[in-house]
Amino acid sequence: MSQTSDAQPAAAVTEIQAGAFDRPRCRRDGTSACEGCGVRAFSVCGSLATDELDALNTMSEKAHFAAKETLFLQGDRADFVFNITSGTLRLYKLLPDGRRQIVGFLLPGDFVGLSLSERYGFSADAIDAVSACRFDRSDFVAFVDRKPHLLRRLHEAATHELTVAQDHMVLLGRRSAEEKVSSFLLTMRERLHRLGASAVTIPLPMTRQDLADHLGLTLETVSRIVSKLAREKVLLVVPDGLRIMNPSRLEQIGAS
Amino acid sequence: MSQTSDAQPAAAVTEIQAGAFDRPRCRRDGTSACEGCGVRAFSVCGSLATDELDALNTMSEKAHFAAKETLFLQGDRADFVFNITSGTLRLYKLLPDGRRQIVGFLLPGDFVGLSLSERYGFSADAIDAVSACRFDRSDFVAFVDRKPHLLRRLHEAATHELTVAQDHMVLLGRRSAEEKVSSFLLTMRERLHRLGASAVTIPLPMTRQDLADHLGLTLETVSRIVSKLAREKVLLVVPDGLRIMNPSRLEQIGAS
DNA sequence: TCGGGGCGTTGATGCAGATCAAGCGCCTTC
DNA sequence: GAAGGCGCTTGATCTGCATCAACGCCCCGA
Repeated sequence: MSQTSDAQPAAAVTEIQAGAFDRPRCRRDGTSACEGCGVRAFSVCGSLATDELDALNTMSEKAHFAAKETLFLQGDRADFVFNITSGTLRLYKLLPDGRRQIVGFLLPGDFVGLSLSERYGFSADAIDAVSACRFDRSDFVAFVDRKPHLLRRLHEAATHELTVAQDHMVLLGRRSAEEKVSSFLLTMRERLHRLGASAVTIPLPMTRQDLADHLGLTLETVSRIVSKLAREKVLLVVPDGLRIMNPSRLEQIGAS
Repeated sequence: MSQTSDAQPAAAVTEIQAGAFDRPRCRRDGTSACEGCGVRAFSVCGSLATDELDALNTMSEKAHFAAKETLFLQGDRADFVFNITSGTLRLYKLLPDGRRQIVGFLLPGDFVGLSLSERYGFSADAIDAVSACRFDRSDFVAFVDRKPHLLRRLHEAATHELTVAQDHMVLLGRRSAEEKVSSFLLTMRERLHRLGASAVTIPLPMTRQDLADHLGLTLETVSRIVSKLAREKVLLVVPDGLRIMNPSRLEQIGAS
């Protein structure tokens, strides 16, 4: 690999590709229906019939958020559930004194509001420009209550999130700084891979501070670890991301 | 409070009390049905009709585990789901080198196996003597698939667990040792309170090492923090537990 | 009755990562 | 094109918690 090709910016995971289930829609109230984008992204919807997907499509609208825009704050009334179609979200909790823990980053295809509950349990910001398929929560809940197989999928998604959360507890409670960073990059690679992205270069639209607040570190420590791994030729720092140069070494450090 | 009364041992949360839904049962195959103990404990079952509870009762058997006995290991085939009726469980994950993260302690009323998936995502040991209501997982899944409102309850339980897990991430990632211990004790108090226990004295059947592996600390640090809080008259160390002497101070330290 | 192991506490010391601080490159704005 | 802000890196120093070590208590089994 030449230096020039190595240094090209990380390709963002821009958008869920249009899929077979997409169907343009017109709605009587004049708002633009989501045109299937969100429902297509909906990993949760695999088992739905076409007419059910249509119903979901008609229920939803496309919503856009600029970088750094806040979608909602912890404790807000949960008026909407979202399905991300492009961009990256950070979900976080704050302590009274301002310390922040980012409980997760959301990528296209991810669902926000799995709990279906009255209030959001965390805050959410757009990191870069974000598009999402937005549903009115009470409509969505009513729909889910009529479709047990969709509920079953949501339940699977929720328990998957729980497993991810427990894995992150291991990382936060029992791993060194170098292991945290390596393990995080491997996790991101895996997620991007599932989204069909190349997964050699990891786009990182979030700041070092965001990474630190996700991994239970400081931004300086994250920066130092990344520099160290770059010095050891495990990573290459490229604009807006990191290229994994020595995957097996990274797996050795970050193995779970 | 006199020293003698302060020093009495922490009362364990021994068992879920018999409730209105309990119904003795006989089963054709001769095994002893769970007699409602688990189903009564089942916070998840609030919306079930009596005949549905009866069906659950008949599906279940009572299981007992001695202190330190392992119920299952991470990755085992998930043959059973459990509902704890007495005792305390630790759920944990191990890193290849033996480091351990306890992802949660389970008390009476708690459910193990919410994910309904093929394999357990963590290991589980009895800390003290544990009784549980045990269901064959595939029977249970089949039952749930016929009862959407039970599935809805399981989903709510799962998303509640997810919220708890996210709160624990904040603790692990962003809180000091003293805050971790204080916050943990307040959480336990709250859980015990919901179980109807006194919640002034927190029974702690788990070891300092268990606490450390839950809080991302070492056993020495846990011990030192407890000693410090006892020295400051915030806590009183009693056999098998801790008595909260100065709740407001504890809340001040451990507030979320 | 003694010995040993599990559990807890406490002290001495070490170190990973936090904190404090400076400087660089790249925007944006005026 | 100067100024300022933001993100990032790197160096110097500090510190909270880990590590290493010793010991006491209790229980249990020989």
